[in-house]
Amino acid sequence: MDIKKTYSISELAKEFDVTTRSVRFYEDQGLLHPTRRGQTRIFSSKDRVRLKLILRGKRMGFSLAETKELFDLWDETLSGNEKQLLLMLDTLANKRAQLEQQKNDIAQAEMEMDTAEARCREALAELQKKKRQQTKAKTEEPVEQK
Amino acid sequence: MDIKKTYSISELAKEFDVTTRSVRFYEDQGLLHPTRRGQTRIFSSKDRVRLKLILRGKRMGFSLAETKELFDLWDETLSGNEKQLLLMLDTLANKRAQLEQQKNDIAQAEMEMDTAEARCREALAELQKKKRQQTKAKTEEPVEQK
DNA sequence: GATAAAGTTTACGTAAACGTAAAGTATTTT
DNA sequence: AAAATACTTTACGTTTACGTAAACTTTATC
Repeated sequence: MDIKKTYSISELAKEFDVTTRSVRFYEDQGLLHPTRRGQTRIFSSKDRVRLKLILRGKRMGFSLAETKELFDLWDETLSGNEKQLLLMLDTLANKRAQLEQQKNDIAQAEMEMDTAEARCREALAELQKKKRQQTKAKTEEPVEQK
Repeated sequence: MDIKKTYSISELAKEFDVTTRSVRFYEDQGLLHPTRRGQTRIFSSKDRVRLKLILRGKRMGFSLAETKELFDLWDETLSGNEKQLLLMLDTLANKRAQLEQQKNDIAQAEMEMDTAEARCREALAELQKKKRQQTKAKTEEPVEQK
């Protein structure tokens, strides 16, 4: 039960901060299926959800083709065909493995960023110490040049 | 202290399952810096580590340009310039935020895959039930046609 | 009724990340 | 020495995911 039932292309584009060009491209690639009033596209809340999924997929490094494959598989499971259901389960398992790999990668990266950050802070602390010593030297003997 | 000190292009390519073309491309883009013996590339273990980081970056959805930026920034921090150090810390903070977003995305995706999988299994269970009923009907009255 | 605003199609252009082929060099093996 | 193997450079081709411009229609506004 979404707030609204239909959306114009620019409404969607604005909401998700993409260009209308991108939205049309996603339709072209078979990821969105707006109806038409005349020649104008009318997007349903299902399309809106899918757009959200497309963009999240992109952030996770999924290609449009991969996302489309998931969409299509999911649609076909609704037909209740056993073979399709099994195929969907298999695909889901694969995606899960992929996400596991990504989680490992991220955890590794975070650890390395921790040590990198620590070294930066150490180096900065060193610089600060030197600065303080210089300042100290100046305030203790400010008359020397005179 | 890695096992070996230097690597040929095909050794690296084989180890990380990429083409030599890719490795050369990464050098071309300034991500790797092999030395030369004649005109042949000789990769150090530092290059090897970087190749590993490049590939992990790709799995996390990083572009080569992004990865290169991190490499370059890190190299410059070693010069101990304060401005560079602060810039590095800032960049690290941004990357962290990016990874947080990805973790959220992955968690969301996993939840949705859970419910998708559950629905598939339900649908399959339904199919199995129907099958069993058909089988039952046949075994109980196998003589009917006679 | 003119004009602006939002929509459309068509089509060429572009950046990223390689693939692929051609043609040559250097070394090693038979 | 001939052939196979591994490396090189040069350069054009390809896919993905759009950007950008041109030319046109429909709807809303002054």
